Amino acid sequence: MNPFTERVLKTIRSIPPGGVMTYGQVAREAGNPRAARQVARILHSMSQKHHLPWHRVINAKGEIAIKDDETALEQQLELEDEGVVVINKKVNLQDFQWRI
DNA sequence: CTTTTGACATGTG
DNA sequence: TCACATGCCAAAA
Repeated sequence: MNPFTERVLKTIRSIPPGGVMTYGQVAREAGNPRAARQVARILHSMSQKHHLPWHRVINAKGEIAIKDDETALEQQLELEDEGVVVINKKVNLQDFQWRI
């Protein structure tokens, strides 16, 4: 597994319950500011295995960026379970974005 | 080989 | 707020 992916996973695992990070933010922390898309791809393929809190990663607008409705709903429920308020698939980043 | 397609971001108008 | 352009890069077609 390449070092960038390692850092992405490590960064996501550092997000506490009740907090969220954006794809771009994760990419920056992992050392490649322009790799937001790769972060998304990594989650799509590896979320199952690495007991990863993938549901705490959303897009820059604070929205759940998933196409598949079932998975999107699952993410919303997980977030609400942790106390994150989700309205119409959107989260208020001012309140819930996690800052390193 | 090239083109298309994303669980995206950011700047501009 | 929305639309559009551009950057990025891997996987699929």
